[in-house]
Amino acid sequence: MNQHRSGPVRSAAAREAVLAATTRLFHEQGYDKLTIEGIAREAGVGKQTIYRWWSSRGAVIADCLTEGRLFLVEFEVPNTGELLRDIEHWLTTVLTILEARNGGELVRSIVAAAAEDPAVGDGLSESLGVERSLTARLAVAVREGQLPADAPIEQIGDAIFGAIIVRSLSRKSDSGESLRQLVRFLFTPTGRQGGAEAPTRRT
Amino acid sequence: MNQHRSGPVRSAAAREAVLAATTRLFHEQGYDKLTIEGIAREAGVGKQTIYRWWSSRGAVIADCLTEGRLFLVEFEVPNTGELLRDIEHWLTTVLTILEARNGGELVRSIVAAAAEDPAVGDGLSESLGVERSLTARLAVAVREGQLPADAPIEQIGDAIFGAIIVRSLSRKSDSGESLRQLVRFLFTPTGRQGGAEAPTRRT
Amino acid sequence: MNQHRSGPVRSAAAREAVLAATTRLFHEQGYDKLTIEGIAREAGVGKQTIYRWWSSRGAVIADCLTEGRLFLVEFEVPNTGELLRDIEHWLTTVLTILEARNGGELVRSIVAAAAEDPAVGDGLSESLGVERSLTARLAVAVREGQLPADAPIEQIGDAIFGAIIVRSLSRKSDSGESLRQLVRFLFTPTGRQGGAEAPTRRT
Amino acid sequence: MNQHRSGPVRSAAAREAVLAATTRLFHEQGYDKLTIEGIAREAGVGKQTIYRWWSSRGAVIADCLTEGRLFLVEFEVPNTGELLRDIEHWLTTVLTILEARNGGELVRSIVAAAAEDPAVGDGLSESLGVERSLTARLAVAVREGQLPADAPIEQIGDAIFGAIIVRSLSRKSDSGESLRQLVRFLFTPTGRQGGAEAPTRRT
DNA sequence: TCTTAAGCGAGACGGTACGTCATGTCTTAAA
DNA sequence: TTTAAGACATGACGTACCGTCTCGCTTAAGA
Repeated sequence: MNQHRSGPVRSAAAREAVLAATTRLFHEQGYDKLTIEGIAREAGVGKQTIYRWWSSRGAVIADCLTEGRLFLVEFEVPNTGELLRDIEHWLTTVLTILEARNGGELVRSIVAAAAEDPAVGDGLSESLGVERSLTARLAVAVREGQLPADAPIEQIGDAIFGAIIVRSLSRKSDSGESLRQLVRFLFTPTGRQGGAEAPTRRT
Repeated sequence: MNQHRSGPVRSAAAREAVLAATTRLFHEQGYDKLTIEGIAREAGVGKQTIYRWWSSRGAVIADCLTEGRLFLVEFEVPNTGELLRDIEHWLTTVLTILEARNGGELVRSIVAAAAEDPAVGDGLSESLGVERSLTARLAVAVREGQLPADAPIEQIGDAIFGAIIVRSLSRKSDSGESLRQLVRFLFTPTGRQGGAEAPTRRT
Repeated sequence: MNQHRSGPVRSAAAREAVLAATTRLFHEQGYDKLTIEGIAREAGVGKQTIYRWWSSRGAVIADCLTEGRLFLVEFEVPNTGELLRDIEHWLTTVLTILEARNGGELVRSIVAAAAEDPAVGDGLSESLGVERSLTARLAVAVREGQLPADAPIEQIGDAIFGAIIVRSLSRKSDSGESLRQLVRFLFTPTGRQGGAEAPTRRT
Repeated sequence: MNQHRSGPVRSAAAREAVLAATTRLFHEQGYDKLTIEGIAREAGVGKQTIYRWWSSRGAVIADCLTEGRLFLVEFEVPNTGELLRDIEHWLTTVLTILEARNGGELVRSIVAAAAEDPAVGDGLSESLGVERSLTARLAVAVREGQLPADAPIEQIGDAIFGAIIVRSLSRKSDSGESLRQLVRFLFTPTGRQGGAEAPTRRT
């Protein structure tokens, strides 16, 4: 039924060595210094073995990404019942991790990889727990009435993630205060529609 | 007293040729295919002339960016008095231009450049008119009471721009409907907090 | 019918396939383009099967050589009783065959193989019929008094063969006239010792 | 009058380093172990510098050959007036040098190079002094009547050289006795046709 | 007006990495 | 147990760019 193929099978050891080496080099040197030859050298693997199984260095990174090798923590959004506080907590954690290196180099590297390779782009937002975790928390908020029923929660997640990226690309470093302002604006019940009448309603 | 210097001064023609060639190649092939040697060849210029005046290919791109060579239109946000409609109009225009090429290649190229080079990152959001134009429109909205006085308009701009980037990196193509949902959420007067009773419940 | 059992049954077929494929590729592409992998592919044989039986590509060629697969004709030297005419006839035949390809490529290929691999060198001169046939003819000449009894016939054979090789390596193409001059010098009864006294002795 | 060409000129140092390294490696390891990368490494030169000026490793060897770097001595044929003795002397010298290494490896290497590359073939026989020196000595012999006026001296030179090659390819090692037999046959005044009585017997 | 030093095009240089190919050893599944 | 198929580490191939460094010219300011 299935097409038969004889011969040796893919070496699990080689695959593991490549992904491990890639992760190591990616963290140490960033995406633009990452080379196929460097990975092969570090992994003790032939170049051809990499080319046999991955189409580009981006594809290798994408595999690392989807296996959770690049971000070693789960960016879980807590659920205390108070949306804004939960999101702010999550934001602080995320920023701490992402900027632990040298000023957001990690974000820029992953963005560069995503810009170059479709496969990386696919696993991008999900890998940060944005989709899996942040969106889930927002869904809860919708269910509990903290957000309107028609709130585009996925797009809101993208917007927050996008703001993090933009901030990182601009090399701003304000300890995340500006991002905190953003989420406060987004999730403060008084909403953003201020103006003349809003303040009165707000008091 | 003054440092003596004889000889010719920087050639305006060479500078123009380099920037023009860079713009051309950037649009034709994208950032990752862009090379110093390619620019020099295309511009009919010596490599050293480029290295004399720019520190990297990123710096050349940054110059193109700040001179408005990469995006040939001004992304002006109209002001009809109705904020949401204006933003949606601007969004449609921006997406039309950015995706005219092959599926957001243009955005990804500029993002890659920004991820690699600080100078590009600096001029990034501004170059798209996000800062100059979108933020200005939001400031007007604040003044006119369509947004609360403490709305972090710059961060909102970044969030929208960031959402565009994230969408582009993920290679989604839904004609911008998801982004339109986002701005509708952000700028609809009814706000996003779920219905009439939610605020009361909070107090 | 023979598909029935395991063991060395297939061996003979594999051996034949390898030698046939090698011969084909050698003639089509020359020695330097000849590869083990290419032979295996062409023969429909595993690489290991080749390595099991032969130590190198030179060894495969050597087998082809000793089995007469590389030169499909026998370079028989005729025996009409007239030595010079016989040799010249043989020479013409040999050159016709050897240069039929593209300007002596065949000779150069076999020489390259011989230079690289001892086994090929061993079978070299013999394979062209130099030893078996030319030397035999010279031996007859010695017996019949057309050559002196102590003529080093094997060395003479080597010299003629060597001259062919040198000519081929130098890429000269004079339709063999220069070689014909050589054999005329070697086998003309008047000998090569010209000068004043020799002709007189000759008359 | 002459076409002007700006820009830097070929580096004599790089050229020298390449040829010196090639000569060294050729003697140490033979032609088949000789690689462009090896030469570049040994010479402390970029690979591209080699490819810029030579079309193949054969071309580099050819340059070494024509500059007399591969054979460090001049194979001068003496002229004592006695042809055979002179040639035998030359032959002894040549064989001593050529087989000093490991059993004719040097000859086989140069032959392999010549078989692969036309340029090497061109400079081949000349480089050994066959053309320049041996042929010159034979020409003298013709003038002095030791050889007939119409003796094809160039072909005789090729034949001797070719016999050396064939001997080397066959890995024979008899201290050159067989070759000495050949030249004795060629240059002994009594000629090679079997004595005084043989012709008569033949008629 | 003449000197002179910088800018310019061109491109050679020592390097690094690319993606491909072949080597010789090894492992697997089928016959 | 041999075979074909082919994965593996190794290493050379020839190409493209990197950033630096001459070249020989053109050119403009200062003497």
